[in-house]
Amino acid sequence: MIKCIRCNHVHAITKSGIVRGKQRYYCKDCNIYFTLPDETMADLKQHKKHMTTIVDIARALNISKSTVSRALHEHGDINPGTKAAVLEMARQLDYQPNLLAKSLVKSKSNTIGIIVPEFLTYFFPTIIMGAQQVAAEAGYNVIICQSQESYKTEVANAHVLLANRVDGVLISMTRETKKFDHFKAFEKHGIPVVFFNRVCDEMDTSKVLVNDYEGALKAVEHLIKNGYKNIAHIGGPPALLITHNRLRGYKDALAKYKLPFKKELVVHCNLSKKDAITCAEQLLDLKHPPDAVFCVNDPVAIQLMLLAKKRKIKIPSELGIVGFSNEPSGEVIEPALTTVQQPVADIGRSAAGILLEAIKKGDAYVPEKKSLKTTLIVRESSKK
Amino acid sequence: MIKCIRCNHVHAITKSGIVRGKQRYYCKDCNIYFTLPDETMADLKQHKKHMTTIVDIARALNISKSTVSRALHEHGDINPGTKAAVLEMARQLDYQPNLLAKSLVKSKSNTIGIIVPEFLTYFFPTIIMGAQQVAAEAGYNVIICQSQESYKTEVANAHVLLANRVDGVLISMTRETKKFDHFKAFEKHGIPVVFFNRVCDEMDTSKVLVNDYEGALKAVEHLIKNGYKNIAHIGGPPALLITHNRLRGYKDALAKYKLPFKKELVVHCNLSKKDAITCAEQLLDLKHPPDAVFCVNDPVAIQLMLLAKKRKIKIPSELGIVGFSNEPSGEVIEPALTTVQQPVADIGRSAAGILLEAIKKGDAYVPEKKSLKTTLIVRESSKK
DNA sequence: GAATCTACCGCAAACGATTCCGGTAGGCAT
DNA sequence: ATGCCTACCGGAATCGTTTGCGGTAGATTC
Repeated sequence: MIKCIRCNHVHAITKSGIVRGKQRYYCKDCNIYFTLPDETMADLKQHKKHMTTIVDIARALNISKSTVSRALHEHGDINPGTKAAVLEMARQLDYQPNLLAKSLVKSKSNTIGIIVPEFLTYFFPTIIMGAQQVAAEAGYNVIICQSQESYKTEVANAHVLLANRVDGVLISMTRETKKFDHFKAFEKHGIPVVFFNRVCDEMDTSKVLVNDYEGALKAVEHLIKNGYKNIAHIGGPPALLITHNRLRGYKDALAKYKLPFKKELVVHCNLSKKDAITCAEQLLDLKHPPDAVFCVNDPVAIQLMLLAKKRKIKIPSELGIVGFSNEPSGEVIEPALTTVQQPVADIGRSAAGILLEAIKKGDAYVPEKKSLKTTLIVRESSKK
Repeated sequence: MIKCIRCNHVHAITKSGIVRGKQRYYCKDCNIYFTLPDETMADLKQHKKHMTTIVDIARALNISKSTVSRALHEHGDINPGTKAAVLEMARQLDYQPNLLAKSLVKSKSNTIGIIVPEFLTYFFPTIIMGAQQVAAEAGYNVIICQSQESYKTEVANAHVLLANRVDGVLISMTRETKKFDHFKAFEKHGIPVVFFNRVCDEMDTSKVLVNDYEGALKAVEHLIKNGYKNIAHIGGPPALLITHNRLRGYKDALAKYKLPFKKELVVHCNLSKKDAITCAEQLLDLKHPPDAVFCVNDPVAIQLMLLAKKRKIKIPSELGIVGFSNEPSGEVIEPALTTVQQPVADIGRSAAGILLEAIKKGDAYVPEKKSLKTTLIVRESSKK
């Protein structure tokens, strides 16, 4: 028989529907509704792997949790004795603070987010690892997001980071990003943003990039000084800023030495291996083929080199080649590839450093633009 | 004059010390202590960049936050009308759920941790990126830790992950890890662990590794079949499992074809560039130098190749070379390097997949050992 | 000896969710 | 008209912290 949970009587009980699969009862005397508690989960509790909290410590020492909290931090209002006791008990109980709870009350997650377009090349992973190192040293975690060069995913990524309440964000945009509301949302909530590599001109935030222009200028200048006269350029996709900057460096170097700029000597490559070969063929098939090529990056330069070798074109005597990015392959190919080295991991480190600074300074922070220097690494592929 | 905050009288007030920099008062009539609230922070509140919460939505619609929560999820007890209204208001107010709060109450952070020894080579970053992709697809974030090949940092890493209440962990141990309490702590709290690459035999958890033995066997067998008879091996540091497995493959291949195992033909390299050169010299300086070398990885193979070329030793006719890991450089060096390809990103993907499965299954999960296959990529460096 | 001060400590309110439990209005059957 | 049922909603506890504020015992001062 069902007894009322309040008056313990039986006579006034009627059924009153089923709620969430459980029979509910009604006691007319007490005018209350109730369901019977099920006992089946008592043993579940036993099995639960409990992590010790400050309450556990407090109970063990018979003090309040506030005191425990104070003992665990730098706080004046604490007796050295109790502090020691708490610390010892924390050690004994193997206490690990719940950073989630801490983040919640402090409104600070000690986490930064990173949005990058892809992981295909070694480029972005290297940047991320650089950023991660700096972040870790400062006690920050990192959440990584890939936009896959898609605007929609990028917006979704931004939401994820917002939902995780990151303290700051590092961004390298997709090629197709033209609207920036999802980035501005960060600013609106006072979350600092640092762009790197693929920066957003429309936003007044910190930016880190390598001096592509200067690197390209140095590269082409080097070719010119080595006696090459008909210098071509395999550029990147037009949508990218690096493409423009490196192209500009190429043009300015020609102009500086009064060499003519010939439109047919510039081709654009989408950076895929296949397209790189196509571009290389296009240049070598010209009626007046170039005697040197400055390539937007090393993989493209290497494809060009392989093609030239296949066609028995002598490098560097008949064709000088300079790449960009200093990938390991360039070092072992023959002849070794002259290239422009960009400090990839430094991009990540710098960006993370600036971001952490911004987080620390809060509203007082003033955006900063950093341009990292490139170095020309001269090897055999460009010595006529 | 100071008025009591309760009785508003002035006569019974006396000073009573200074607490946290503020003057405290005592009212004899009411027998209470009090400090004066400072007004200076009223404007601070205005400036705060508030993110909308379910309470904001509830207030806007004049309903309770329970209802909002129900509307935002799959829950039966909700009127379709109110649900729509909540969803619309959430959109208008640009609501982003606070995952920290959610994690706290659900005791589930939707985050997995990864501990790796280093980021120096492309190896671990690639694995991490593979794992990250799988995790992201399942809505999980990833916290990355570097142990820097140090046991102490590894222990610290484990604490960080524990403190962040990760739902699972991916681990590749340091060379010097001999005690495993910091790993067992995860198990104790029911947090699943998957080892990869550098696994811990002492723990009964899932493990993912590549079949180094089989890869090495195939590589050396290939050399033998190509007519090489005096095959050497540059191995890795003795502390690593891969070193043993690859060495074992080397030995077994020799045995299989009844070739003698010569002790002087095996040298161990710590994998640094410098030591690789030393090892290469050691082999080439032998009275009876080998006619082929199976190297523990590609970078070592390449150093050997460069040295051989410097000494005018013809590859592959006088010296056959096989590497391990298929790095990009091997493809462009001349002659192109024969190598054993290991599915690096797959290690990360597999490990993450298994881990997510373990998280989902909870206690019902049974540890699983996965051995990923290698592929021999035959290029010119081994064709006698 | 009374007033005041100092050094600690505890209470309780946040933080932003989820979720159990009970309450209530209106519909339907008796 | 009475009772029961369903559909829906609100209250309140909970997760593990931090922290402002008030309280108290003992020391110090006048």
